[in-house]
Amino acid sequence: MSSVKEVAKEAGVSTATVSRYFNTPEQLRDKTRKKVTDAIKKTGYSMNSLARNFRRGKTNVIVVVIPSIGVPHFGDVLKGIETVARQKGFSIMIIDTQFNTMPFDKMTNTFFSNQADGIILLGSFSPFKDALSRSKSSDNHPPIIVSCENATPDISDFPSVRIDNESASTAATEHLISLGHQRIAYISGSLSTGVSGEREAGYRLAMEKHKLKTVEDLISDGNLTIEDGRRITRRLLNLHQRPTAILCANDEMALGSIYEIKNSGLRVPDDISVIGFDNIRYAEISDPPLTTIAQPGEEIGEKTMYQLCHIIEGVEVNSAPTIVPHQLIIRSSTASIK
Amino acid sequence: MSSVKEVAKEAGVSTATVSRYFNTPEQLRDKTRKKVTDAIKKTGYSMNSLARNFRRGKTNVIVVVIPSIGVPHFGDVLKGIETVARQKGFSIMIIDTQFNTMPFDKMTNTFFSNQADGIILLGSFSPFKDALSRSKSSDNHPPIIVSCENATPDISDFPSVRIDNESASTAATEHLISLGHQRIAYISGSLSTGVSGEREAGYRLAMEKHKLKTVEDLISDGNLTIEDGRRITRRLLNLHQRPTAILCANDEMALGSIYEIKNSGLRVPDDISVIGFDNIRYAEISDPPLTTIAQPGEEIGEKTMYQLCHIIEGVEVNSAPTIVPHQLIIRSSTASIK
DNA sequence: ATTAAAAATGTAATAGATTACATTTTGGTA
DNA sequence: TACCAAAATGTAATCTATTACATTTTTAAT
Repeated sequence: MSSVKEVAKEAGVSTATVSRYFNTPEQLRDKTRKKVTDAIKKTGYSMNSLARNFRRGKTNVIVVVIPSIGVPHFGDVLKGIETVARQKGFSIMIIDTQFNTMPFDKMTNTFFSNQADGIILLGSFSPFKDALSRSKSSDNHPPIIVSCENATPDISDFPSVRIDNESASTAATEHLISLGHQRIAYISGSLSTGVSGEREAGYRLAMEKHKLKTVEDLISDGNLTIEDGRRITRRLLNLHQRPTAILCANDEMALGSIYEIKNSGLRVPDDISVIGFDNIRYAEISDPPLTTIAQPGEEIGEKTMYQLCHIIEGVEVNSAPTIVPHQLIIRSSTASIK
Repeated sequence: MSSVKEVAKEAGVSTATVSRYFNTPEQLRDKTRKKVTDAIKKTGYSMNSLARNFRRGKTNVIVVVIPSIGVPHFGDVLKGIETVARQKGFSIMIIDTQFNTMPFDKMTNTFFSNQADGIILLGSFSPFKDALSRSKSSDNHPPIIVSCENATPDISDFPSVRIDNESASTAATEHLISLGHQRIAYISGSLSTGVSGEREAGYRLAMEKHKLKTVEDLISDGNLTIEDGRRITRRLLNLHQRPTAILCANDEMALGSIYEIKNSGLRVPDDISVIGFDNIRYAEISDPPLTTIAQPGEEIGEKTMYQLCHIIEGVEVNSAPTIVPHQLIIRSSTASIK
């Protein structure tokens, strides 16, 4: 395993020159550059990034913490993050908490030991917040940005990119109300406390505004999976008075919901309307195509990464969250009550 | 930013002792251990992993290269990889090539510069193979394992975990043939050359075996996305003699296919049967539920990571690919020809 | 040709944890 | 108490690329 030293010897230059070859090649004379190029080829040298990172005190790695890699919406956000990261010369390291079920010790350790130049949290992670609050200063951890998730008070100091979850949820609920629905169920995604809280607030707000009773029996805690959408829907269908519409905190639960409704012999939207959140790519081709609130996932990812870069570069970033627009996409899973 | 040196001074011990505190704590006397613990708390020390990695010559990072993070099947594999990686103390760094559309320079660089202790390729990546073949010896890159993908000749030296794609595809085709289908279309996933090749071979093998003509018009190149499944299906439906069954190289294309068939006024499976590959979680709840070949994604991930660990630890691993079982899951998107 | 300024290159210190080897301490036994 | 082996701890070299600072070379103007 050859080092700069050997390359330098082979090329007849100093190690500093070899280093400059990689970092500020324009400083070298053509002739010198050629000598180094040849020496590298001859020795088969390849840089030891560990040494470089150590010496420079940075890794060019951004850690993204994500509740689950399998959720299509997060996939979109990641795509946006990656596009910008690549532009800026960062690599992405993804930590999947598998919906908070994984032990956080190692992850926490990562944060406080220079392993990342920046951290993106997609969602809020209680164990992580604990660790953060234990460390008062921000000296011993890299810059952090929390996207998709509204900042709960304890992490409100971090910048954030997201949609306005409350008004998005209000819009979804009002869409159902405008179609004449009154018994509207809500399936939350309890795993992401903040978002879910805001969305539930938006739902309640809309109900109140239109003077509709919110029946607590119609409000359930889901975990954002298809399976949970199905489970909860089965429960709702067995209710004495079943809902005429179901608002789900994400599309996957909505798809599970539709499946169970149809499976029980009822029709969507004729008997029950269903509306989701995120506009994942399966929403358009579901049967019936799913009405949903679209989040601009890639845009969220890009803006998040841009902001993080700014912070890393030391540019002042205002701490107000960046709100990107959501959009109600009306397809065929919602209809007027008969 | 405190270092071992300061902790050592604070604790009244040597830097070696502090280092041992982290690496071989059982070597320290209780009293000493306590002194160090206190000193760490007092100084707010946290280890500089950059220095550690550099000194040790390893990162505890495994790089996983993946065609697209959004593909559910890869999500399953990743989950398996992560489970084992965590057990073994490795972090996962994911590189998403976005279906080979991303520039590979940086990625290639990653491989040859000690940034990873091991590399998992999920699928085969031509630009990467180029880089590999340029470097004769394996001295200057970490161990590599290629999973999901059958090893094309140029990378056949790497260990691999996967299903037997050819016979899986044969099984899928024979399922359709046993239902009386003769005009069977195949939509490939040209992006993963190896897999796609094997699956196409399996399809052709089954057709031949049962003395059925393979019509080249019925064989198309897809890119594994819903969108492409839809595009190609529209073409197939406009054919003079349209197929009575469609075999897709993955479930996402199959779902797109079903959507377009239904959209054109035909019924699945009454008019056209559709069968997919992977058994992603949306397959079960599609309408109709999708017949498909299940791959044990998590198992593939786990076995891959175990093997990689063995190689990293220097244990001899036999180079024959590890074949895991596939399973034909018959749901309702396939039926006898009328 | 001379010289000052600019450009190119060289020298050597440096980052912080680890570890081979050296030294000291401990615990148990004669 | 003295002594030995084993356990604990200390000393200092080491890993490799970068970079501040020093020195040499080149360029261009007189």
